[in-house]
Amino acid sequence: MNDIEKGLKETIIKALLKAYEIEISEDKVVIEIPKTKGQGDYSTNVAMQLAKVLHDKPSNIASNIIKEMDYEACSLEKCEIAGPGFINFTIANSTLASIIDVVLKEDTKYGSNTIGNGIKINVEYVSANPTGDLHLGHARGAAWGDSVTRLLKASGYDVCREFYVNDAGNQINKLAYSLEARYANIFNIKKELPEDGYHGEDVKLIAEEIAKEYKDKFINDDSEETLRFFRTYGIAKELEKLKKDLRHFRVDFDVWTSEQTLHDSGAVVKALETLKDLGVTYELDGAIWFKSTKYGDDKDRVLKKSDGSYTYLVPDIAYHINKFERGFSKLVNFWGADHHGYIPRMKAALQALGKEKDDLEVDIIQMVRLVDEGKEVKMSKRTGNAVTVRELCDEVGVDAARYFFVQRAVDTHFDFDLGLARKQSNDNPVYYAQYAHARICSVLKQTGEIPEATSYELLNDEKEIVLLKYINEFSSVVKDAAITRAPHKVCNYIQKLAALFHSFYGNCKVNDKEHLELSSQRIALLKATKITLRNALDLIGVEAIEKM
RNA sequence: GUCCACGUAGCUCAGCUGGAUAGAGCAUGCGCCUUCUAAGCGCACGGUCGAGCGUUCGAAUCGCCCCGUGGACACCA
Repeated sequence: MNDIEKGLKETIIKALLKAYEIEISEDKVVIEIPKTKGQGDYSTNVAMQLAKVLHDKPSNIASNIIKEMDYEACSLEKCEIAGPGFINFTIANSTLASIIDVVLKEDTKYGSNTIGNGIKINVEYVSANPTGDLHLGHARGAAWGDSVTRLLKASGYDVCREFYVNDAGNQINKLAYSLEARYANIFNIKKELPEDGYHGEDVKLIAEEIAKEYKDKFINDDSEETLRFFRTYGIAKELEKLKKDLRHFRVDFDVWTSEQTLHDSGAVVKALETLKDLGVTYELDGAIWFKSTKYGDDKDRVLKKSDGSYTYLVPDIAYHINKFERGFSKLVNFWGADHHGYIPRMKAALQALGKEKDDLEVDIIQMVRLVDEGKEVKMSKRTGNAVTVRELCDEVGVDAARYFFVQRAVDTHFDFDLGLARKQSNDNPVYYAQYAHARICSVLKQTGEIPEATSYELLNDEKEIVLLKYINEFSSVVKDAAITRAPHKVCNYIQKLAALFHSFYGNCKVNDKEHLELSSQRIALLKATKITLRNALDLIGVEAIEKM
């Protein structure tokens, strides 16, 4: 919420107090920008909302509010009742324009807010197994998760970006056996990959590295020690690759937590003991079960199998306990759609441990289909395997890839249109936004002798007012997008801001030596637009290009 | 079969804590570069918001019930 909306809210609340002697909270008063022209700059539906409580007609309430409104306090120019009981407010243009100075002063900070209040929040995303390349589902999660953390930071949260490394489960043994087989193949020794092993090109490459470095040292050596070597080496290499690809995708993490360390430190054993002590487990058929149904899960879950090994759930619980022990008061996870069934049991475990249901929130990242020329692309042409993040970036660039993934709400299936992302034309929303930024930069380079603006009273053109109003909206958008963890709202904002600028540009000449005063004011407006656009793009990790 | 998500213009999607005449891009058609970047702007065309019922002064938005699509339903991770 910006200062104008805040002022309006406060004034409305005061007016209601005077007229009806009731006190209502700020969040009950909704201020919005009307879609249609001629309905003022801002409007509220508060008169209709209160009709029941006040036992009065909306139109009466509205006119009573208007009567008591302090025009001066919120720079109000005009107030009128419209439709079924809306109150439309018209604000002085000079007040709208005062945002320019705010933006110029706050610069890179413009749009940020403090609702997070320094709360320690942990956001875990991607967490891909270190057993192969990142595919498109991971890319969506990476772009989305990273953008969410940027939004949370901009909203005053103390954010920890976390990647959970599954380096202990069965899949790692599979990786080791796969490596061992590929390694043996290099020395012309026949060895089949395990049935559900990893067939990827990356495993071959790692095997080649081992062969190069250690020659035939591990040939015909099935010892436990050798297997451990393949495990450790494989994980290290795969992880190195993941980190490199993610960094290239502009996705960084503060903490990489290894599952193995949770086993080594005894945290996993302890997690099970804790649940046992709480009396939320029982034994059946030689296995230990967790009474997750007690906390809303649809069936109970096995913790320790009858063969004595743990299910994945135990280390996962240990991991989440570990997160809370590190002092976070809120955990957010982004999981792939195929994991959505695990949410109830994870939440159940945390509730058993005394946490609130919403201390952990899990958002689901829906599937991605790659589409080109209207046809689904299932495999990479180069490798024959699933298309990787690296390949996608090579094909369309990091900016387009990130923008496309963040553009759509994550809870819907998404078709990534390769042809469109590749296009360097106006069909492509990324270029549309970047072009706006570059265009502004170009105009600002040519300002010459035009002096700095001292006021903004000449900014009265329709296009200028709409642009000013929308710049005013930015911090509300950031706040809303952060709270709802919905960076696609930032994309919507970017598209509209870019459109308003382009439209302004088509109508208003900025550098005009015949009208120096107006030019200087328009230059200030452009500077503010540029900052807002750049900050918005930064929130989704897309570069604001100076020239194109 | 049970559970979850989704269904909005020819296509891809916004809008969903209920609000005014449901929005954008693409596609289609027509205009605009001797003027700061035409990767742009303007105009037009395009809708039973999957169907029905309900709650409400008011429903794309909330509830119920169908239909359709996708996903999840392991002593795998």
